[in-house]
Amino acid sequence: MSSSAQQQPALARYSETIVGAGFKALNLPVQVSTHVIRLRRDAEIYGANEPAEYVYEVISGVVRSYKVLEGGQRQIVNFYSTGDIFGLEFGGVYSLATEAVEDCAVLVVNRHSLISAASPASSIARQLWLLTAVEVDRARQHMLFLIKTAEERLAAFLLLMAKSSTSGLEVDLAMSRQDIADYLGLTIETVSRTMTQFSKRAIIEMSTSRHIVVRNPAALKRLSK
Amino acid sequence: MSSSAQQQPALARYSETIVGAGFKALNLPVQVSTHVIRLRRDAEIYGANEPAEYVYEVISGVVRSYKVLEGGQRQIVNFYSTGDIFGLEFGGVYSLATEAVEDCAVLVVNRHSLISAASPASSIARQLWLLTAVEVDRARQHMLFLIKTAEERLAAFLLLMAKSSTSGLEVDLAMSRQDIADYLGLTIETVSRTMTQFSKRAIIEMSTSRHIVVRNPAALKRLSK
DNA sequence: CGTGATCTTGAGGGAATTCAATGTCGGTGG
DNA sequence: CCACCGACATTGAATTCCCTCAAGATCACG
Repeated sequence: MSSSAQQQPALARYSETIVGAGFKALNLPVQVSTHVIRLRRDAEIYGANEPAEYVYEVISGVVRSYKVLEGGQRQIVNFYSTGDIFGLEFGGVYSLATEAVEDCAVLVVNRHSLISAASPASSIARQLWLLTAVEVDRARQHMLFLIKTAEERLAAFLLLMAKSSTSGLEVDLAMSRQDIADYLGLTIETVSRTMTQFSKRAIIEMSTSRHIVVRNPAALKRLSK
Repeated sequence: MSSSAQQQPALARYSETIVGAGFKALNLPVQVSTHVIRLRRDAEIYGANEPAEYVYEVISGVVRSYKVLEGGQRQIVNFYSTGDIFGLEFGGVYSLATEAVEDCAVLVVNRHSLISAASPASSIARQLWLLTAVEVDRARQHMLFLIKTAEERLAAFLLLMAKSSTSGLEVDLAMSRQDIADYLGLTIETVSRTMTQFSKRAIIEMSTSRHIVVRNPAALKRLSK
């Protein structure tokens, strides 16, 4: 895996403006209505195939988007955290379902008024395009995860989590082992075993199953390839 | 695998206008310069990290986009065939390399002039967004491939090929076993074995390794889940 | 017809899954 | 307060699936 850790090529430079900065960077005109909602853990934000009326930004907490396959298997497509925008659909329908991984606050933006605001000389059209381009990047990144071994996937995942955490090498996982398994395309047992492995090899430290300190980031990086 | 075969939700409806119809549907203004080039099998169209000067449309033949991972492993991200547009980058740099799978003709469109033409009330901005949204769809579809068993991946792949073939159930694979393996995240041996399996079970018929007739599409569909 | 590239087939081994049991944590009620 | 319960996580053993390594077979082309 080239993996999330080192390469975020082309796009990264361009996406700073809005990704992470959220909708603020867009300087939305006043006619675009927004409001904030609060969600409890596991609350559904929208279901797959529902009409896509809104676009969202995570204010606090973590959100997961996923797809349920025939056979009931759940594939988590993305975790979104503070500053991430999700639910932007080109077509009028959400292609994935989303839920709160933990208690969340999200900013809700009316999709229609957002798109309307995009028509004139504003840079909004370009930003809508950018947001979708970011999703392509994420999806391709994720794709590369899935052709790796369990160890490599976990290592890359932990680095990803560590990177987006404020405290560098200390990570509080918002998601359960099952969530991680469904994101990485593994079973919960394999995730657990591999975490234990990392711990035994002193690559990470787990005070609780959700609280991880990365002790040897270099080793993680090596393993993530 | 839910797979490419049955679900192409939201987007499909909206994308008819341009996807498959190619750039014609865009009614490009005259200042957008285009020309056609011909490529031999395995010829490079552009490399990863090169400046993205052009956007392309497949006129005839099949093109592959791919990424080479550390360790030399090649992951094919997409196969593009007639009518498909590829190489549209939001940032100024190609994130993937592309090559001709077989002899090809491709339409070359200047990216800069295309984007310039997108500014006014034209629908081009929207179309650029759409094209990127289509890539998201493809990437997510592909992602779902990769969490499946070898048999499921192959079945889904063959259905995908059959769908885009003119003659319904008769497929002439443009790509080698190695290409298929690199697309599906399998080894060439596993691809070969699984194809032989399908053949022995009378699900497909192989007169040559590249020419496949789907004898039992229902079985393929069942296996692809 | 020979040569290299592509594809197929086989045997063995390794990695992840499945099935099953045990362990841990947080909360709730006695 | 602590005993119990359910959700979540870990561990173990057996099995399955795919990969690796190796050898043939087939095809395309000079």
